[in-house]
Amino acid sequence: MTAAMTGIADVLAGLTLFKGLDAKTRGRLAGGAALLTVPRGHSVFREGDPCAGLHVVVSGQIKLLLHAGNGHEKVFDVIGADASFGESALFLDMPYQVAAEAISDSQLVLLARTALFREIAMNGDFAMRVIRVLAQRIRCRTHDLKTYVLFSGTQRVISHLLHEIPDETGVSGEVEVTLSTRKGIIASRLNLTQEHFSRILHELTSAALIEVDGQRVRIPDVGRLRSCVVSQDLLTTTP
Amino acid sequence: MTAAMTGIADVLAGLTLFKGLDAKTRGRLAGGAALLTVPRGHSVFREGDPCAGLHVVVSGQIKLLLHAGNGHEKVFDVIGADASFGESALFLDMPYQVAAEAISDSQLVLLARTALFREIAMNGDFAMRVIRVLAQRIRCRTHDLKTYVLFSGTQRVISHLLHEIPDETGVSGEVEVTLSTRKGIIASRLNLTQEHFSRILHELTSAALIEVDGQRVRIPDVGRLRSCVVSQDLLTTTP
DNA sequence: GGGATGCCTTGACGCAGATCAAGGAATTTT
DNA sequence: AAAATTCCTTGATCTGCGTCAAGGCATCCC
Repeated sequence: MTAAMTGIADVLAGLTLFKGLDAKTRGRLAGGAALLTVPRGHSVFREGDPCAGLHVVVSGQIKLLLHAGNGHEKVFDVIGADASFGESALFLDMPYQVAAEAISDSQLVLLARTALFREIAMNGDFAMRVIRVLAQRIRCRTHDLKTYVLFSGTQRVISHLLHEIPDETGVSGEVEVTLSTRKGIIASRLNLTQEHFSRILHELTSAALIEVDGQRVRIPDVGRLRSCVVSQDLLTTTP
Repeated sequence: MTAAMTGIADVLAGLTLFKGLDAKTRGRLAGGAALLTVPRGHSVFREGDPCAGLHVVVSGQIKLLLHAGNGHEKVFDVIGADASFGESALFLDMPYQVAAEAISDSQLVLLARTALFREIAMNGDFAMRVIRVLAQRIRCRTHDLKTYVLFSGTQRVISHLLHEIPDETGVSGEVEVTLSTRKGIIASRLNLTQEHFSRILHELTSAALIEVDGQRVRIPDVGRLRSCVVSQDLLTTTP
């Protein structure tokens, strides 16, 4: 085992997908794995590229994006530290469906397909971990789809703000969240134009549901905001 | 092994997910599995229900749906024979995100969670099959999301018509497809109202791109239709 | 400091697609 | 075969959101 590989094995130990596996297993996975440094704005892969292996984010942020007809891009998902992306291409051995690009300077691990497949076949516990990651991804996509189909722009923004609250469940009263990335990117993720997103924040501010200061958003009453996701009429119907 | 279980094991042998597994493995999975008969219009489970196991469609059609605020419903996906649904709830042990209801009289197998988990842990080959099913599901959801975000209603309809062609790739010239289900359901799946869907079919007919007769749609020139997905202006720009 | 560049806001306007309403066609039920 | 549903179509109207255009504020770089 080389020094570089030991380094990678250590990095793996810090990622949820590999945490708690025994060192030997991690060593096997580290074989053929590479540590990538991707500067802000650089591409990781493009739509249609063949799949090289499994990318896992160690630090930084990666956006998955689609190219719209007009040359614009639509942000599809933002992947933060400890999460992986490109799984479906990997396991089906098909080209990537989306492109990936670093939003901020990022470090990634790229795990070789063969090492992963071998481990899954040999190690039932690891296979279950992978299955759970995939199931989680399906949940997210389904949730997004739900959100696009059932919610208005305003509802999507509120829903997103609530998701930005760390440990959202059970929180109520006053909270301040910091938007995880630039507003333009969030807008695109929510399938809104930057302009419309801006207007919605303005509208929520007028309704005294939030206060915006750059990246910081104060929510004076989480409960009240939450109730607006269900029936957004609360905005206008002010008795 | 009881007679009923033998019956189920035989049914499993006909499903892609289990085909080619040895009989002993199928016997193990059949233990604790049940064969369900669900008449048209009846519910399989509702959003928020706890997950009972893995549902696989043997025959018939199941729609996954969401309830919109106004009491209407949005069809999220239509599951045909040989496909499974509700995997993410199963593997994450969380409540269902969507409801499931039979569009036509259907037969399902419900596989017990424990038997499945045991098999995955013991059997690397089977684990990989499950992983591929999940990866496939991610692909579909991603594709739908792409379609909603990047395509206009007309493009979504065309794209759907092309997908209805059996063995689509490489086909060109004249084809006739039969819509897989009622138009209202297809409309909803494409995130369109029935009215708008109807108008789009009319518009495509006017452009001589298709001919509609009830559930049958004739496509005189698949290539021409396909080129409209990319730039739908071909509809109006008739020189 | 002063341009240049990237990001966000605000305003005016237009359009794709929803909604409401009413009628026709096809199935199922009796 | 008539009645009742369910499903589909067509028309008129409304609206959420996108597009285009012009500025405001930062931050970066010479």
